[in-house]
Amino acid sequence: MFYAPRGTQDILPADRPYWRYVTEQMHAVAALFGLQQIDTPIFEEAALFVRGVGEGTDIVDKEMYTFQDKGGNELTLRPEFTAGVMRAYIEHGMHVLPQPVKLYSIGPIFRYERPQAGRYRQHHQFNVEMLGELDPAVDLEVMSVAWTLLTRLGYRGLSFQLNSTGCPVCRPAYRQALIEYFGAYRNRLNEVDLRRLAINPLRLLDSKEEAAQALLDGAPHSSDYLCDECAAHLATLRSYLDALEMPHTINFRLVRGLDYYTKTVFEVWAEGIGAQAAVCGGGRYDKLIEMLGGPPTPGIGFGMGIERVILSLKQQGIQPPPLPAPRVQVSPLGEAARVPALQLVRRLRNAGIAALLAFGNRSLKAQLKAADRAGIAYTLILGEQELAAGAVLARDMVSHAQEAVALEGIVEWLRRRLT
RNA sequence: GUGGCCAUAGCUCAAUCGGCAGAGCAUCUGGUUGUGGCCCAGAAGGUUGCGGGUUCAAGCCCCACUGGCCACCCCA
Repeated sequence: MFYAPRGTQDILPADRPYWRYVTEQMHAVAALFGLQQIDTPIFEEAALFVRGVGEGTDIVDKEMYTFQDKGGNELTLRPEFTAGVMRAYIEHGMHVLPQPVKLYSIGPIFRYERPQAGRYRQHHQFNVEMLGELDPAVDLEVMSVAWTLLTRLGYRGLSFQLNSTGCPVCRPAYRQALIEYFGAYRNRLNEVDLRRLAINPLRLLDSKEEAAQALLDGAPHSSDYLCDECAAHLATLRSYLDALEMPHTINFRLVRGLDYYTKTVFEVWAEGIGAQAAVCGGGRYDKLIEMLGGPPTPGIGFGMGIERVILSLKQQGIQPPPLPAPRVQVSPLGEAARVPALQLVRRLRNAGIAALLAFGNRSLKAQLKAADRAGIAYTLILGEQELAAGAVLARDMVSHAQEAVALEGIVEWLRRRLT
């Protein structure tokens, strides 16, 4: 026996209505905002992610699927979308396009992590990026994409977690303040948190360790250390969110695991899907394109986990519309009817009517039973009598009414009834 | 990477003290000529996750592995 690799899953036909529903809404909402679709490769040079996401982050240090191809190139299955999209922006000179460049992608993401509810080694994201504009209204637009999408999918009571991580001007001071604050309680922190303190003190804000939790209430707030520009940016964004009645909570503990964020960071949490509740997360990254060798270009974006969205839709009892299925079945009786039946289904399909063919030399009883289970509306029975008369016996599976219909008129007959 | 719980038919689950591996659902067939859903009958479906060990005897006890769920970590 072979099994799907750990942390991966098959998306079976039974789950497809959810996927179709969710991804169709993603394309539709993207269109409402003037986002254009971009698809970048599933693997990139490993160095792109190391530079982009940042050394010292968990994603780069522990979670990347990196391999060497036959040409000796170090490649990595993408652990996130942004770095690849930035690479494409630079490579194709998109800075000469009208700014901001507004892009979205849908596709798989790979991270080597321990699987858990809502966490997989291969998962799918809806990713949005707006590049080349510093206006806080762009932050609002990006958040509005997530807001509009989740609302259309049926979410109620949505709220953003919002924070500002500052910029290269003001972050060092905040970082220093955290080091001083937590440094004073060094003896109360455990090994994990002490390491955080040394490497990336901002991560302490996200700590679940009991001792650190107890200290968090008194910890300095990033909002007190923002430079004028960052503070104004956050204040303006908040005023826009208020004006549009998009609830948000300032969460000064919200820090994100990717190093490239500046200023705005945000998440949306869903209830009832376990500890991995962030259904959407993103933020601004005004230095990233420069870091990757492009012209200085601000940007902001988010990723939304499709599996988690579907998980929470199910948890909320939101049903996707059913997928369309054929409503006509052709049931030949006996060998003589076989070829005419093959010809008939082809005619129906050529006319745009989805139709199933009953296989095998099954009894009519078995064929009707199969039609019933497939949700067929009309079964076209083709037996000796019908062949002789140049007709089919059209059976309405709901009313049980049957009618002999001339073969040449069957397409029109069905069209009138199938709406 | 760490910890807890778990693994029996396609699915959901039984199996007494360690003593012949079962049910429901689903699938297929039949209930007399070419008519479905309900009902009835039958069939098929298992190396009890994999590999060892203990025992006269292991689904059950022990060890290791793999995988799943949940939590940590981290994130979508």
